[in-house]
Amino acid sequence: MTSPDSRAQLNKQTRQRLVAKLAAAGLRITAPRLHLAHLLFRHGNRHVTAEALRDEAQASGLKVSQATVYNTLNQFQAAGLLRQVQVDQARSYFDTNIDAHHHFYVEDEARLIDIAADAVDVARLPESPAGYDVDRVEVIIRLDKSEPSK
Amino acid sequence: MTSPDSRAQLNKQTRQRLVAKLAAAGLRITAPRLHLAHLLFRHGNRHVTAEALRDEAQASGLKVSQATVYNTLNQFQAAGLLRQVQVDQARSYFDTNIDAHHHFYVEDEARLIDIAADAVDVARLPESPAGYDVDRVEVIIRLDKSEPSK
DNA sequence: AAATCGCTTTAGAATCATTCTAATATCATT
DNA sequence: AATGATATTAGAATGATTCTAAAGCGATTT
Repeated sequence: MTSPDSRAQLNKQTRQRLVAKLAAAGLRITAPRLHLAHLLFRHGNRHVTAEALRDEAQASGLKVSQATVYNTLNQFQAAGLLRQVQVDQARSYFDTNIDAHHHFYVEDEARLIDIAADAVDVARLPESPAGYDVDRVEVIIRLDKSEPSK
Repeated sequence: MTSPDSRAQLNKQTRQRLVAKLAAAGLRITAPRLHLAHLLFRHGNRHVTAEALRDEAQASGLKVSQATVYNTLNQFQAAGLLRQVQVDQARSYFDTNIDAHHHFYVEDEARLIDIAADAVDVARLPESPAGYDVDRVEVIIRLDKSEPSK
């Protein structure tokens, strides 16, 4: 038989990129992390829940426990590879876009849409209370389906 | 014995005000609702969690189940008397300030601070995706404790 | 390449906020 | 006071997330 490559669609080049990314973040290279990183980062920016990532991992042939999915998402976030977005008390979203930017949120569909940072001007921020610094400024625009008939 | 008034610190006047408020919102007048409304609305604007409100109710002598606290908060919110604020995936906050405004959030202390709507300019909002309308625009400024020594 | 040590992964249990259930109590109206 | 509709309740159920402690794997030293 040839090389046992069924477990991932990772060519050497993308694998190298991911290894570098994890290493730069100070994370050890493990098979689950590489695989999940590949799912997360292969195609542009995305918003993912732990459950969705788990399903995707299973579908792509990776046997990974839900605990590992949570651990990995939390570690990636702590390492700055992901950002957590809190728009719904029921579920956490992880955003692969770590640059400053904002969000539309469609509550009815539990769907997030990125807004480029420069598409919104937030001017004249109030001063922070004494003893506190601004960590970041989030703008969330909550959307409803339009009802033209009404 | 005199009137059994121990269950609430509600004089006739405040009671009348609350009855009117609930009636205007289309809610039936019940003892738990009046009592919880009194706790929520007696002193300016506040941010409260279901658990905190329950504790406060108990402390003030109201025997009320956690389910009723949740029901009441949800009904008050549906009726427009409260607004739910989602800044922390662990817990929901209910805000008695229902006017348009924004928030500081101190993650370390799980504490919300109001920002008046006119203290922030959000200009040049991007257009909503086709088929959707803006429900509301939230600005959340996440704060960290400053560390001047570092 | 084998031994070692520390970090990872795992299955399953535990936790915690919130919602549900269906039984009882209370409210407004007759 | 009787009725019917809505509220409240205790406790169970749910669902996301975290914890536990045992087994596995990765990097480093021999």
